[in-house]
Amino acid sequence: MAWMDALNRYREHPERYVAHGDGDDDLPVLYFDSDAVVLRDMFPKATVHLLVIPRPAEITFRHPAVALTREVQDTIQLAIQWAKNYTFAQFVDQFPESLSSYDLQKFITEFVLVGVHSVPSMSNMHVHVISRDFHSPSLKHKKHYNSFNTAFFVPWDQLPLESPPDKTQAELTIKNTPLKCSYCRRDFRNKFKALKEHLDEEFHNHFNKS
Amino acid sequence: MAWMDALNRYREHPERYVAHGDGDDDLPVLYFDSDAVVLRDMFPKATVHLLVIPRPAEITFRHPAVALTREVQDTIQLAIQWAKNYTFAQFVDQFPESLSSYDLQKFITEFVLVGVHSVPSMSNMHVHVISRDFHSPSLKHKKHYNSFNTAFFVPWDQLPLESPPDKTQAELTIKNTPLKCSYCRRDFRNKFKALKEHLDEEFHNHFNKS
DNA sequence: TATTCCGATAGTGAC
DNA sequence: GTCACTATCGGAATGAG
Ligand SMILES: Nc1ncnc2c1ncn2[C@@H]1O[C@H](COP(=O)(O)O)[C@@H](O)[C@H]1O
Ligand SMILES: Nc1ncnc2c1ncn2[C@@H]1O[C@H](COP(=O)(O)O)[C@@H](O)[C@H]1O
Ligand SMILES: [Zn+2]
Ligand SMILES: [Zn+2]
Repeated sequence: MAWMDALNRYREHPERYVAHGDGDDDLPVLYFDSDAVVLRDMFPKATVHLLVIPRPAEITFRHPAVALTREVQDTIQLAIQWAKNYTFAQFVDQFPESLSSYDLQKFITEFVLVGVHSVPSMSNMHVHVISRDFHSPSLKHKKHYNSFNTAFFVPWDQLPLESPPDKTQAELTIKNTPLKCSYCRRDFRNKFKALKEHLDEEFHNHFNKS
Repeated sequence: MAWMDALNRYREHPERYVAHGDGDDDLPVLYFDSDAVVLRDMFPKATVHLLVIPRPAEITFRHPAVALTREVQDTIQLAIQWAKNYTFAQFVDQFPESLSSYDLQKFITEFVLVGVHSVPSMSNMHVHVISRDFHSPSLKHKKHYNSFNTAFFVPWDQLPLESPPDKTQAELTIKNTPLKCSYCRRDFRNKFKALKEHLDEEFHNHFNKS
């Protein structure tokens, strides 16, 4: 199933996919070293949504929730930090006025999520680094949103888990947890459209270019 | 709720709504006497779909499954028979070649359903007389189809029942019974669109104007 | 808990 | 199980000398 393996090319040959930085290319790789690759998620679920892919073939197909031991985490820590800094830089660039009240640490702590999905779909191990606005046209349904806003999302600091999460239980968590605004926790039950409109309001209240 | 009472005008004043028979009027009443009115269903679920409405005010709001006693049935029997004959005549008129293998009795027995819904929505008591092709643009979802093709439909010959059917049970029957072709019993599970396409094929295999 | 397309299911409003 | 509109939920395909 080829779509599952779409991330592998970036792991094996990141140098072939390096973004030019001229703004109108669609090459995704932003950073790489011998241990990890940082790239733009092709279907970003927020204003900034990056993937950090560990490169070693021996671990790429293991479950991230158990394979991301402290030792493995250490090997990609530089890439993770690069991604977090990049996220902040993107917001500073796009919304300089709104970001004046944040410093790097405060912004990252309060507004950047780092972690993995309980049940990934893509075969190659990857870590999500994503801004918590969830303001994006690619965020299209409840599963997208709840995969980052429920226990389905396993934060970096809680890794590794002792055993891989149960798939059925994880599915129920996604399906049955009511949608809650990531800013104010307001409960939208299963009203995804209403949540989207509210997230749009929240975003424009928090960030603007003027 | 006015929509529930839409049939009442035909019960009270059938003479105001008599079809001209010139083909391009939308007046629905085809026959009436002092006991009953026969009219075209406004949203026909098959090629011919008629309603027979008993006229007495004393029984019009009672549940048809229990109020259509043998005595009441007798009073509208003429109208019922008129509707069955009309259904046959319509098919003979539209598909003379295809109908040559049928006589009136065979056609009515095999291809005309007469009965009531376990849980009617329209307030005024009415009996459905409908051809079993279910080939109509107004047949738009599973509920429409299963309301004539499951135990939700109570045939004329089984009336009256001892007590009104349980609403919840009737709803489950509609929802959970798989869709089966009324001609060949083929099972379409919950695939309504596929059933529609198959019914279209069946119809054109059984009936054509050439 | 990949995307996309399509269709089935469900809630609402109707004066 | 009135209709018509919207939105949510759900399965299937996704490849291709
Ligand atoms: N071809 C692709 N290139 C880059 N990212 C992708 C591609 N296909 C899917 N994705 C993203 O990969 C992520 C996989 O998430 P998951 O497997 O659930 O942890 C999702 O956020 C997708 O948007
Ligand atoms: N205004 C109307 N005039 C004639 N028939 C109608 C009207 N509104 C609904 N119907 C039909 O009345 C029938 C009522 O079905 P039921 O109450 O389920 O037995 C349905 O077949 C509708 O298509
Ligand atoms: Zn909010
Ligand atoms: Zn069939």
